[in-house]
Amino acid sequence: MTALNDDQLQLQRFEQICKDAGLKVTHQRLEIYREVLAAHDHPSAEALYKRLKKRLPSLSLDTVYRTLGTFDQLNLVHRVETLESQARYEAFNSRHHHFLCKGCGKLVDFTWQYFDAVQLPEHLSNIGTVDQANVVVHGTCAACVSSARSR
Amino acid sequence: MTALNDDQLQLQRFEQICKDAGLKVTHQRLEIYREVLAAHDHPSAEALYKRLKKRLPSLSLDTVYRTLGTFDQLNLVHRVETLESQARYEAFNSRHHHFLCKGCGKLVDFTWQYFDAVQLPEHLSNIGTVDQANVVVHGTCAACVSSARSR
DNA sequence: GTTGATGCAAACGATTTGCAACTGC
DNA sequence: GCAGTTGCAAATCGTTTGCATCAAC
Repeated sequence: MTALNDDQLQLQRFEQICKDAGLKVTHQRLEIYREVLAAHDHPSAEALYKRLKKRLPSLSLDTVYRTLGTFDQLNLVHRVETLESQARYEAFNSRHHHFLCKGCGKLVDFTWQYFDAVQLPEHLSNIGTVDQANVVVHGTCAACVSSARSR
Repeated sequence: MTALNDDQLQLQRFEQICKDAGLKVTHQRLEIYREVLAAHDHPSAEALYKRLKKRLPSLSLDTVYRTLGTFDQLNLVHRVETLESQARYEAFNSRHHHFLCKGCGKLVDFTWQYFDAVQLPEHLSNIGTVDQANVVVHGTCAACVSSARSR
C-alpha cells in the first residue's frame, strides 16, 4: 500500500469510471486528473492549467474548465468553498474538512475522525440522498490573528 | 420575544456594530441589512438589489455588492457556498447547516442541535481562532432523485 | 467511420474600480 | 466641514460557448 500503488489504483478507478459514464479516456483528461490527485493545495482551474502547460503545451484553459466540470459531476473531483472569486478543486478521495480564514482566504485541511463516524440527522433523508458531509470552519488563521494584533 | 422585537434587537445591534467599526449608518446600509434579515432564501446580491429597488429607487447594484462585502467582514452576513457562479448571502444569526443539491444547485437549510453542541477537535486551535463551524452536506435532493429515476 | 473531445476566439456575466457628487456625524 | 459613502460608467476577470478540427473507440 505505497503511495505509488495508491495512485495507480486511483488511475485505474478513474478509467473505469470514465468508461462507465461513456466518456473517452483522453490524454488531457488523464493528465488533468493526475494533476489534481498530486495537488494538495486546492488549485484553481488556472493554477492547474499553468502546471499542466509544461507537460502538455497544446492544452487550452477551456479544456481544463470543461474537464473539471465533468469530473465534478462524476464525483471524481470536488469544487470547494472559498472566499475568492475563483473556484478551487480537490480530488474526491480522502475524508477531511476545511478551515477557511476570513482574513487571507487561506484554506487549510483538517481531519476529524469523530465527526466522520457520527450519524447524520434523520430528517436529512426527507431532503435528499447524501454523498458526503463536510465541516467548514470559518475563522481567522494564526498568521492573520497575530498580524491583526500587531496592527 | 416576538419576531418584531427580535428584528428591532437585530437592528439595534447592527447600528452598534457599525458605530464600533467606525462606519456610518446610512439609509442604504440599514435597508440592505433589513432585507437580508427578512430573506430566508439565501439571496444573491442581484436578488437583493431587485427587492430593494422598489423601496429605494435610486439604489445602485454596486452599493449592494460593496455593502454586502462590508457586512461580511463584520460578520453581519455570511457568504454561503453554492454551486452557481453567483455569491449568495444570509444573515449571520441562527445556527443552521446546508444541504447542497448537486443536481439543481438548490440550497436547503437544516438544523442539527447535536452537532452545534459538539466540541471541535483540539488541533484546530493550532490553525486559528474559530468563528463558526458549519456542516455542508453534498447530495441530491428528492426532486432530482425522482427525476433521474424517471429518466 | 462515427461520435464525442479539444483548441481557438469571441461572448458573457458577475463583480470591482475610479471618480465626482453627496450625506451622516 | 470633513471623511466616508454612493451612483454612475467603464473595466476586469473568471468562466462559458460556437464551431471547425482532431482523436478515441
